Amino acid sequence: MDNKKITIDDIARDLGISKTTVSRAISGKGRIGTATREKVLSYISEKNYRPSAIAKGLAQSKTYNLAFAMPSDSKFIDLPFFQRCMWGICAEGSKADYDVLLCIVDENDISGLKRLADNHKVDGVILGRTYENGLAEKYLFSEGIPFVTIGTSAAADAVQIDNDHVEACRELTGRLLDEGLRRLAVIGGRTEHIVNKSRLTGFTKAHTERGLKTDNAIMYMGSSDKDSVEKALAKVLEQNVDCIVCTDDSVCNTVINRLLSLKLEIPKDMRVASFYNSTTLENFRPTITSLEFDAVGAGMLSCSTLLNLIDGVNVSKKTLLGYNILMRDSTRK
Amino acid sequence: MDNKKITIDDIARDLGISKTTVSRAISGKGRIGTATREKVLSYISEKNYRPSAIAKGLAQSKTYNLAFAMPSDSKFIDLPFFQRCMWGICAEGSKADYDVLLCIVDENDISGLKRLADNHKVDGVILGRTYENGLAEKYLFSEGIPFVTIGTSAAADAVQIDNDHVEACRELTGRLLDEGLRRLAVIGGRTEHIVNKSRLTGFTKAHTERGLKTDNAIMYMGSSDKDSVEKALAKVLEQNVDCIVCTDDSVCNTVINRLLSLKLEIPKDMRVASFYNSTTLENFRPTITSLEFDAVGAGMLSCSTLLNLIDGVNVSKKTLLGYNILMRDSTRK
DNA sequence: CTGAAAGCGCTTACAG
DNA sequence: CTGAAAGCGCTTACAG
Repeated sequence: MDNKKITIDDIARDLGISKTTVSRAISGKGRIGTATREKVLSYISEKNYRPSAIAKGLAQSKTYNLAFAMPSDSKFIDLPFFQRCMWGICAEGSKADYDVLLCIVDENDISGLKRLADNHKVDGVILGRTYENGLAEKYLFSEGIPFVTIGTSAAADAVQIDNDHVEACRELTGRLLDEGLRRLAVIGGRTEHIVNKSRLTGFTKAHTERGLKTDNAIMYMGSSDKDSVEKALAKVLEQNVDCIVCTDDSVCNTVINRLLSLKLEIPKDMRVASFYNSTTLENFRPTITSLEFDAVGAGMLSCSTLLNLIDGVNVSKKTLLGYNILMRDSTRK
Repeated sequence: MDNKKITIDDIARDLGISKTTVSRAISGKGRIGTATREKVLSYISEKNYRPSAIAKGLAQSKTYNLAFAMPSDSKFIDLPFFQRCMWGICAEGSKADYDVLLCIVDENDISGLKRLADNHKVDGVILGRTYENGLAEKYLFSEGIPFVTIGTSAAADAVQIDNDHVEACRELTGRLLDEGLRRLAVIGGRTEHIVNKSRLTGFTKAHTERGLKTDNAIMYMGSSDKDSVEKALAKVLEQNVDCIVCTDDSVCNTVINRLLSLKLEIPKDMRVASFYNSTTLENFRPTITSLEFDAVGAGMLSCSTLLNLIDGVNVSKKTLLGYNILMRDSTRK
């Protein structure tokens, strides 16, 4: 339609008032006559005028942008968790007229995040995953850029939103033990990912509380890809094991399919549980015992927290989110 | 470290030159003495100065931002395809110093996209999925905003990047038919998603070419959720069918698990193929016959194409990308 | 209640 | 090769 972008100057001229007044009518800040405001408002809605967020930002030294840092392995692995977080962040951010800029980060490579931050393109950052080495956190602190982590951070003073993985894993493991499953194997991802460390902590805790010991011979962390998971599974199957606990749905998926191809029936021949749910597991028969978290909610909360942080509102350093335990057929004794 | 953000003015003052000169040293545009340039460059690298992309953008009437519109069902369903596209877009965009802003869109709700565009926050848009009604395309055309679609668009004059779904599905279906599988059922998603329409077209084409007829009694499109897929499957199983073709991995996943829980073996009792691959299907045993596309590549190409479009470079209206056919155990006769 | 003016941090003709 | 000045499209003290 109208190709020319109309500016605040055009409006001021057309209406015979100053752009100060136009600005006030739009922002609602400062005193302004009702009649004048109405006039401006009806004019802009008629002309379909929308102020430039960029210009507004420059004038206010803000960007109205957030960065969401996604782990780079989303290139290869399906990680619906982060997609859902993103969803929550976008939804929550847009309420405050904030938009979200994407970047890909890695345990050892935060160049994507740096670009965004160094170019002054964001007011704050949400870290989608936390690592043992806390590279991103160090950088953001040194630059004085507000940020929130989804997941427990290695940087103690970082503002963190986390699903309570320790508690959740402790409780699920406890339930399995209490149902009489004694020899629990665990196959899981790299403990450089803090979330995996927490899961392991919960797993161990449940044993300790019951005066039981975990057995390192049936615990295989650091299995990030399919091959290493299958190798770990082979080792596990050589031993006396009641149930295999997988730290996430991806590992669990590999384990299940491998068991099936070995003609092992679940739960008759082997029991399986997962510390993270997914639609894939959800479709599976028998149904898989697992933990359920609210990724969208975590995204929303991380966003609203970050916005508070940016605005200088006081926020709590660490918030733990709830979980559901889904006891299902795959762990039936 | 240094909390105060340093600006081009500070540099000019410190170095006793004009900011015009500083700007030229940084951008590389315009004539400038080697000595002067060196002086500026070494100063900014020492002080770790990075110009504000926002201010630069305002001055040039550009944003150096792209929008990537993701389908809203990513809230519920795992859609690794879009995550991978995103990956490609980010990687490609950053080469040209472009960043990507996210928005969630729907078949009937493009308000998220509108916010971004109306606020003048992006130079162009990449549409992650195309719909029959072409709502987003109409809006973008009317606003004169450059855009590229991933997937065939209902708007004929839109610039489109697509995996060649018609050809891919035609070829895979043909192979199944040529191997002697005659009664092919199809269970698939809503044809309001153009990609599903294309898949169906390829499926039908393969039959026609061989003088065969498809049978509507074993074709169930419009099965978007698990329930409807399972219902469709029940109907299919009542009939004489050699193989079930699923339009995507999510449908296929549901079908497989349902078959297993009915104690039907693949491929002995029923054969299965999928028109879209995924890591979930990849893990499955028996291995699943399917199509394989390069989502990261599609993302990269859509981005470079959009950047050309923005720069006024000539681009081809429609680009079709290749595919791989993975003939595997799940369709063995 | 309203406006003139300076400013946000850059770029870019234009002139020298 | 270099600089003064205007401009990108807004906001915000300050004054009236």
